[in-house]
Amino acid sequence: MTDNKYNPQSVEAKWQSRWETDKLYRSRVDWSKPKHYALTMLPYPSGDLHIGHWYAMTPSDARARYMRMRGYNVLFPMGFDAFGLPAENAAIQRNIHPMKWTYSNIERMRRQMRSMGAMFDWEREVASCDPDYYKWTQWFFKRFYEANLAYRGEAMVNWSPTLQTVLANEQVIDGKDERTGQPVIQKMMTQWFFRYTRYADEMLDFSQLDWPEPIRIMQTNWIGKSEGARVFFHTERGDAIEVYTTRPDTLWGATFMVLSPEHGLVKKITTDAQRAAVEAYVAQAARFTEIERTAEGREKTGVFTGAYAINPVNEERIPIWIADYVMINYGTGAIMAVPAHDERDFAFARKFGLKVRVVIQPEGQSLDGDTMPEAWPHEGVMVNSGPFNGTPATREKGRKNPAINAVIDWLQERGIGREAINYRLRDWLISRQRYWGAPIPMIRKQDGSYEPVPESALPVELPDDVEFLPTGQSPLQLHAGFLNTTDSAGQPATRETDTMDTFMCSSWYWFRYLSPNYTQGPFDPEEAAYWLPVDVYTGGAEHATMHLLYARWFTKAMRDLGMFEETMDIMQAHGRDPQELMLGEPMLKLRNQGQVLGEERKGHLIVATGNRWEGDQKLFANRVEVVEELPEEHEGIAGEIVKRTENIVTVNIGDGELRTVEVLPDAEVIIPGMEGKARVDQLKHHLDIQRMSKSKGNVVNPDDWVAKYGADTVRAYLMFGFDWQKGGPWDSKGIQGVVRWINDVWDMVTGYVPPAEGDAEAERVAERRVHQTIKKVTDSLEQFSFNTAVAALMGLRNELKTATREGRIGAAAWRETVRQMLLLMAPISPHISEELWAQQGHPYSIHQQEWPGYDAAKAAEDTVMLVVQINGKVRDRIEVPADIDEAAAREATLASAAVQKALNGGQPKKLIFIPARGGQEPKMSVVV
RNA sequence: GGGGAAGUGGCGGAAUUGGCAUACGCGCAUGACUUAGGAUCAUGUGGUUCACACCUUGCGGGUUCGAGUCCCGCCUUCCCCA
Repeated sequence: MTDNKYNPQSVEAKWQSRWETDKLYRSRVDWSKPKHYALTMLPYPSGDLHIGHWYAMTPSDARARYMRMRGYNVLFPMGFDAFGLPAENAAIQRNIHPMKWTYSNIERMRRQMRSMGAMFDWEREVASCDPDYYKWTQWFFKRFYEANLAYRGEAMVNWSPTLQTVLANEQVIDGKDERTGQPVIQKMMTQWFFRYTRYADEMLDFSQLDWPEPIRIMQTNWIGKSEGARVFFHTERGDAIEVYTTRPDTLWGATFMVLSPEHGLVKKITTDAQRAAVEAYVAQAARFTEIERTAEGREKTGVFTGAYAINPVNEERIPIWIADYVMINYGTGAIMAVPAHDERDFAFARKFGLKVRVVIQPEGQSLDGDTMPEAWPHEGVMVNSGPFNGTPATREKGRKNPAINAVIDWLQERGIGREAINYRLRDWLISRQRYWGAPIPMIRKQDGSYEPVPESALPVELPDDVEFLPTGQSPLQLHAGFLNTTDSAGQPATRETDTMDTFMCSSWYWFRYLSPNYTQGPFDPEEAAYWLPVDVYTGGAEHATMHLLYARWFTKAMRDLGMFEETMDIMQAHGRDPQELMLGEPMLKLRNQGQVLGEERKGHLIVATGNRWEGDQKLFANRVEVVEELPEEHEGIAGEIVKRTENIVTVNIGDGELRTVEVLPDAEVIIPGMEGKARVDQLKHHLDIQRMSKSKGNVVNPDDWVAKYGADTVRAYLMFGFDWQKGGPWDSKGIQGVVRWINDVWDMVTGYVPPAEGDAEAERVAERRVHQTIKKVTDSLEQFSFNTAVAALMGLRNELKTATREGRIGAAAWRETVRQMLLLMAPISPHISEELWAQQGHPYSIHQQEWPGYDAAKAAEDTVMLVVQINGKVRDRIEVPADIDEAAAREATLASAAVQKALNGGQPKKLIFIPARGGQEPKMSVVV
């Protein structure tokens, strides 16, 4: 046995290379088999694969492998979402071209990914920064532009006046550029948009999707559909101001109006007397981000414009203010303020002493606008509302509310307003003032109008010879060769220098996997007809609203532009219903995994001594000793290290009380087990369970663990140690259980010599256990419960280990038992399963075998324990035949001594029989 | 403030439709083998108790023969939105 010890490194290397040579995971269209398109989110090539990638990908791989063994022809591709800011930052900071940086990272990550032993079909790999890829990203843009789904519009951007560049939201922290600390202002700029709201309604329909409920709720909230009315107000001088309101029933309570500081009318209507104040306020508002401006509970600010509007329902003259809590890009950028029935308007009115008029009187209360302490945004009866006095207003929204319903009709009859639906969702701003993205394929003509680059000229390639400025400004704006071109009429023109949002690249990548080298279009309809749509998509829940909504929008737009026509024809020619494609949904089933967090680690316990103190809080130590246990008496400071920065150590001396120790340069540092004098930086501090990050020093490097235990063990541990959908802290000790399991399997299969003839009863027990395991593993993998799948296999191991000790299973039965066990393990730990499969003399490859069939008869127990409950408490267990019927169970129950004792000679009030089902044992509930 | 998810041993976590709570694993304890053990093997391990027995799924109620699971009210944590 010593000459056949489990050596994961050699086993894994051997099979990975064999699989690659044999193209075992090459997936090809085969209409004779059912297809399964399993997709897992593609990574950003940041440089190193981390444990989170393993956590996301290897369980998904296990399930893809399982589906393959179930007889599906499985497509499980991988690629790289390769455009984006980090590459550009690397270029600026370290003077490496983004392309070089990105491709070397991809190279490295691809190599690391191969060590997972996943069934990725690498011949389908895509990288979104490849011109062969972004040619089609640009092609999509062009098609959307031509279909009027792309347009130029105004948007508020984070503008750095010092850098003269636009920043992404995540680059702005506290109103400053997170990299340079320079101030950032809000500014309107003309940008490219997609008509995202076009599909808002359709994207609210999840009826055909198997997606997690929380994701559906988040998307619904994100889209934020509201019903109400648009109402037309006018200034005294006749300028129209349109407002959107969800509460037209409160129109009579509109005692002032508020415009967003960016509203187009502000300049025009402001009176001379107010001009200075208004201009100052507009400038001030630009300094806050939208999130800050709309934060609830924030002190309201605003300025009167000096102008008045006429409320169209009652001809009342009301003042027009500007305030930053009104956003230009929501609704119309102007609101009618109804302070009595809206909290923000109320806070504003009270602050500036504006009139508050109650128009919805709640039942049993008598609100007074002058004295009410807070707004009443709920139901009641309409008052002070002209013809509508007495109309009940409910809590219902839109037309379902009788008050809103009646007012909308009335407004429409009079031409003052009309019913309207509004979405919180804004159109999708895709312009980025960046180099490392797909250039927007548009040409700006001399007259300022735009035309698309002709299809034959795609892709518009990024020039290589660019210089990256420390300002972060896009080098495309300064690159004459890129910039200057001619339009379709041969006139000099300039190129658009904005590139596309990287979400655009990741909104269609699963189509490119179908045929990464196809040149006639983004995807080959022959491939698409077979593989589409994606059957299972796995990835992090952090993409709930952005990526997944973009992906849905994109697919719907593609459908409506006829991009699936040919694909559907081919589907039909093969007798497949194209209905799934007509849905315009990219992924039918979605599952999210959680996140692996850093491991909790105790800090070193130390006793620090020294002569010099600063107060009694801080010690300058000339001796620090790490101890097993804190001594009861000591000089100096003793406790657990919670933090260390250079030579300053923070120590928890108990109950969270902290002391500081400054370790002097020549101090003696003693760490047991370490030869001689240790260094200060070898002292370990306490680590909480938290997200992994380099700065916290709690990053788990999968390569290290693979080197130590092998990929199969790391895969199995990631599946076993967590609730996959939830995630949790890494546990470097917990992996031991998986190490033992894998080793046990190896030793059992390679080392156990069964007798030629076995004992029929023992063999029956093993067979039963195998079939019970088949059921558990199958069900678990179906439901993405990877932890219970591994647990079931460990349970089988326990049973078989006992059996090998007893030596009662014969050679033939043992071989069959092992065969089935290896098949069940194959998706989870593909290498060791393949190796042992080969050692057992079975034909290559285990991954092309059929999944073991579950036989309920073989899994069934002969006898079971009848659980007897008396008044709900378990009081007895009686061994009975597994197929016991109710009458027999009653008889057995009544014969039980425990029941007899409880009955004390009397009769039970009630006997409730719960038959055995789903692996559970039968129960009898006795009510005394 | 609104929405969502979750709270089960020392720890990670199991538990179809309400039906033996704590599967599987870590850790721990005892023993065996060993020059040694951070290897391996065996046994045990929710709590209180000598035991019988009782208690136990964040807290408090309720429905039910029976509640981790359903209902009502709280508390705590995390995530998203504002």
